[in-house]
Amino acid sequence: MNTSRTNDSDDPSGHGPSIGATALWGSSQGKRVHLLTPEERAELAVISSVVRFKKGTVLYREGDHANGVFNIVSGVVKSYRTLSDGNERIAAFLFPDDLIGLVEEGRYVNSAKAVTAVTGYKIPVAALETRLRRDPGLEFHVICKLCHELREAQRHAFLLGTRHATAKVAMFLQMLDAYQAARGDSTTEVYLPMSRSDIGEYIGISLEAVGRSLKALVSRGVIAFRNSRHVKIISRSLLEGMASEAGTRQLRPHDWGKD
Amino acid sequence: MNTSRTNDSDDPSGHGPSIGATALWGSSQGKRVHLLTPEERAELAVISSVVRFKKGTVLYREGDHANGVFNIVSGVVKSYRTLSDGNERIAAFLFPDDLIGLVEEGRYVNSAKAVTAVTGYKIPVAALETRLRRDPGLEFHVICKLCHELREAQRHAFLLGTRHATAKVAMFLQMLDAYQAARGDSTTEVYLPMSRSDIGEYIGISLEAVGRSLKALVSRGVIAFRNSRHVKIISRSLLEGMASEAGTRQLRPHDWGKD
DNA sequence: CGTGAGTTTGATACCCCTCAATAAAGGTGG
DNA sequence: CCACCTTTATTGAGGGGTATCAAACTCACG
Repeated sequence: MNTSRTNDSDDPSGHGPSIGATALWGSSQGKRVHLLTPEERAELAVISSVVRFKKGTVLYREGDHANGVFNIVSGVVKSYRTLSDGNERIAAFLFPDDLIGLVEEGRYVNSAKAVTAVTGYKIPVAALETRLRRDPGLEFHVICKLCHELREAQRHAFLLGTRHATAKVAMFLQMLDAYQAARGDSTTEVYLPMSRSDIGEYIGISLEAVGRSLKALVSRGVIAFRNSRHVKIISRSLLEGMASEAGTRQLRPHDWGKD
Repeated sequence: MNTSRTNDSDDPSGHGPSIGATALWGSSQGKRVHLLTPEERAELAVISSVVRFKKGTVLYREGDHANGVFNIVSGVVKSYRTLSDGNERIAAFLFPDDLIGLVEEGRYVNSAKAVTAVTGYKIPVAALETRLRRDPGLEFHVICKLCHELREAQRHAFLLGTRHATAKVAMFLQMLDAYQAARGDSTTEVYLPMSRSDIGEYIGISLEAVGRSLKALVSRGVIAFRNSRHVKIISRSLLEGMASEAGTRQLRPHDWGKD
């Protein structure tokens, strides 16, 4: 693991850890808000190390002794659990300004792997706890972030409860689209950093079903692919319709236009 | 809504709000720990009201202006969202020592309804926030609780990712069993406070499939019913096997014993 | 004893998983 | 830059599990 202390010199990757979330009590119009003040970021930078991971690297495994929480600066991480039969189930995709490293009784609850190349901060738990107990403002910001993660986990569960593959895929695209919009990214195209297999393991269907559902969305004119990882949403209202279970029933062959 | 201020007189329902969770960094051997000190409970009692709800009462609806967080003292609450087609999807069952009332931009994310008769505390958000910012210890305890809820939401998502109805039901029973054990309740029998329909909406299958799966577990000698809401787990290892997807494949008719 | 909600049981259609093979994309080294 | 290999994605056929619809049944409660 390639690490270096952040306080050694000027740090090219930013000015310390950064976390974002939609507002708790105020209104942020769906946008993400940067929770940490410059002072808090600097304070955390002192106790953190910068870390880099190549695509495919495991950050930690479920059950490992938890010695740190990670803050993602760039790249995508998946949090997952491995089943007895070797299959994986993905609990969450983590993006920049996210916190990762959920702990229970001193051990990581999930495993984590870099989906793309990743840079971030590793914050030691011991130092973090003392820092938290000393700074109620920082603590409150962490509470906001945890509420955000809880809402996302519930949204994920909501998605998984859907019974139709196409509706699941549509909701997944909506989530990525909303995430990119909340960050202020370009809204012309959705980027899929993860494989079909990852998507399937996240939304609870086989990777083949992911492909078929995407194809179904294409043939209905809801989306269009530039390549396998770049989708354009042609109609957000149509996508919304596909996501809401009702209009989900696959068209019977005779109902299709040509093709 | 039948409410009364807790500081009017001696309060029969307890000594103020109480929240519980499995330990974050220490070890609690799977048991739930009471997070709040007597002082913190007393402090919160001052700003809270005692509330009671009859079975079936709606505590709040998704999108409502959020004016308070609830702490359950007795009974069971379900947190759910209603779909456009009228169906419900349950995000969580909440039990005593739980916190409920997740907020986003000032509005409740889910609806909440009493599954049984419920008593609890209602804590106004404004007073709570000022209290939190003043008391780092209390804030830290809330962080522990939120981590607990996050883990539970992830467990729920994990359950929902399972493709076999019987495995889902087995996992659900394990969760209820583990919950009762973590509270120190009797471990001889699992009580199901919610309807088959509620279970189905929580684990993502139809209510008929819930019944059929339970029946399958009975016919395999994994569980036994005293009545429709009271189950005895005959073999926890068998139940574990059913929950882990592999041994989930339904027995073919000719494989069955008589019946 | 009647009523209604909750639960069980049954039959059928259909969506998705599984297995298998092909095709495309990405990466590496010559 | 192309050949080669590995990974990822697409496409196809078949069987199985669950949703759905419908009806009988149980139980709590008035």
